[in-house]
This record gives sequence, C-alpha cells and structure tokens, in this order.
Amino acid sequence: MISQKAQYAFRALIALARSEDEEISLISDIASGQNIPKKFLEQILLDLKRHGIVQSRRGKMGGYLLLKSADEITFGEVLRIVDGPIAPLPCLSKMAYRKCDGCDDENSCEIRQVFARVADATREILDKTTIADAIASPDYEGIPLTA
Amino acid sequence: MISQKAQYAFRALIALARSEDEEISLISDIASGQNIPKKFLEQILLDLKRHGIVQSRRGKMGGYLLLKSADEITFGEVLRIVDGPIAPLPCLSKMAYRKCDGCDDENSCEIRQVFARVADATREILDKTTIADAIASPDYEGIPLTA
DNA sequence: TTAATCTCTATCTATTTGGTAGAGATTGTC
DNA sequence: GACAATCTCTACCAAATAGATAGAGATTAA
Repeated sequence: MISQKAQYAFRALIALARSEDEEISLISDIASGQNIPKKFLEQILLDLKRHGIVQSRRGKMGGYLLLKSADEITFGEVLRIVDGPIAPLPCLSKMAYRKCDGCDDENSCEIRQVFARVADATREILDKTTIADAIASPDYEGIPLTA
Repeated sequence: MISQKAQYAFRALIALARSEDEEISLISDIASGQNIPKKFLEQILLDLKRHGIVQSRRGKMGGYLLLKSADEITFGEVLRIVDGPIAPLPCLSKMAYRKCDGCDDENSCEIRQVFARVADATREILDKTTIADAIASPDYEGIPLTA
C-alpha cells in the first residue's frame, strides 16, 4: 500500500496541474478542495519543493505552482520522495540498496528473483506515467477493477 | 517493501519444498538453517498451517511438511496471508476492498487508474509464480538487477 | 504596518513491525 | 506411566512508522 501521505501528494499535484494556466494555488485551497489536513499538506508541498517538483511564492499573494511541467513529473519520482524506495526488497532498491538481513548470495536468492520481476514491472509503469498522463486518461469504462 | 515476516515465510516454504521427499522438518532446523528467530517462525508456520499451506505433526518426531505441493503455492497467496492485501490502494484490493478516504468517485480517480495498472502487473507475477517455479529458476546471470 | 502566506521544527498518538516469554497439548519411546 | 521432544496458543513488549497537530518565524503585497 502507498501511504496516505503519498495519496495526498498525488492529489495536490494533480490539482496544481489542473490550475496551471490560471492562478497560483494556496495551500489552504488545495487542502480544502482535496480534503487534506492543511498542516500536513504544508509539509508535503515543502518536501516536493525541496525536491524540485513544485515552486512557491511567500507572503501575501503567495502560493504554489508546479516547477516542472506536468508531463515531466512521474508517479515514480513523487512516490520515492514521499514514501521512499519503491522496490519490494531492500536488495532491489535503486535509490537505497541494502543487503537483505541474513542473505549471503543475492544471485541465488529465489525470493529476490521473483520480486525483481515485480520491481521491474512496477517501475516500468510508475517511472513512465506522468501527472499529465493521469489527467489526460479517460474515465475507466471496462470491467470493474475491483472484481 | 514486503515485511521481514513475509521474507521468513518464503524462506521457510522454500526450505520445506527442498526437503520434501526427505524427512519432516523441525521448526528449529528451519529456523537455524534460514537464520530466522525460532519463536517468530513458529507463529508464521502456524499461520500458514491455518491457511492450508503447510501441515504439521506434534509430539516427538513431529515437525512440518508442505500440505499443498510446491507448484500449487503461489507467492501472491502467501504474501496475502502474511502481509495482507497486495494492492497499492485500498480501493484496488480484491481481498479487502475499502473506499479510499475522501474519494467520492473511483471511476474518475486518476491515482486509482495509474495504480490499477501496477496492481494488475504485480498480481500477474505473484499469482502465477509458485514456490516450485522459484526453486526451479536458474541463478541470474545477466545485467545486475540493482544497476 | 499589517495581514496573508509560506517555512521550519518540535511534538504527539495510534498502529504496525518484529520480536520474546511461557504455559499447554500431543506424541513416541523406554 | 514417565519423560522428553515437539508443535500450539495467548499474552506481552520495544522500536519504528504513519498521520497528523502546534506554534513561532520569515517574507511579501498593499
């Protein structure tokens, strides 16, 4: 499961992307519009700013804007900032590799081989899907995804 | 990330599958062989037993055996028992569907649409890969997976 | 100067993770 | 029948993480 925090981050970025050409967005407006606790959102946006995803202006008339354009912000990038490594095992993480506890030979680890495929498939989607893609995609019409 | 507990479960099942035709396996032997805290492993195996994955015999000469054959035990099934839902969002879980906090229309949720693809790709791998597959697969020889 | 806004750091609570402890039940062997 | 080996069950515990909340500070427009 991705964290609640990551969901908030995605919602905020989508909201920012949607209001791109309009005005600068207030944290308060995003918070109330997307139903996100305001003080929590402040921290999230600040973090995204530090990582070069969004920009801000302080003081009266201040607020937030995207820094990168929506088609350059991937879900993978955002998820790594907010939730940390995407990989299902520490030994499969690109951003924070660690040897698994008590694992002596990664090449012969059966678990690693299975989850390497999961990691690849996940990255293939998350690192290639942008906020712009998400906004552009039509409502789902097929077989219910929860079936 | 999958939990440490899930990693222990997989290691134990692989060990059980490997010693299938030989003797019944002692918790103690699996624990020391796989470097798993024994009391913790007891709980894990008990849980796997309750879910019909393994069987046990009590008393002297007791121990554990697989109940299902190794090619009928999928990684997905084990992961769901040990770690709970695999889906990255509650609204995408098959085994434990919940509406996401503050989400009113799932069909138009952009986040859901992106992560539905992740969930499908993950399940495609985990629900089709068995313990037997994992044991059979040759050591990885290509480009390092952590590159 | 003031009000609006973002910034920063500290703190808090509940839950989850990763165990440990110990008494109990069952079974094979002498 | 006693005993030792083994699984079974329930309770407990410490550390980490998640999901916030609080409040003082810095900056800016008017």
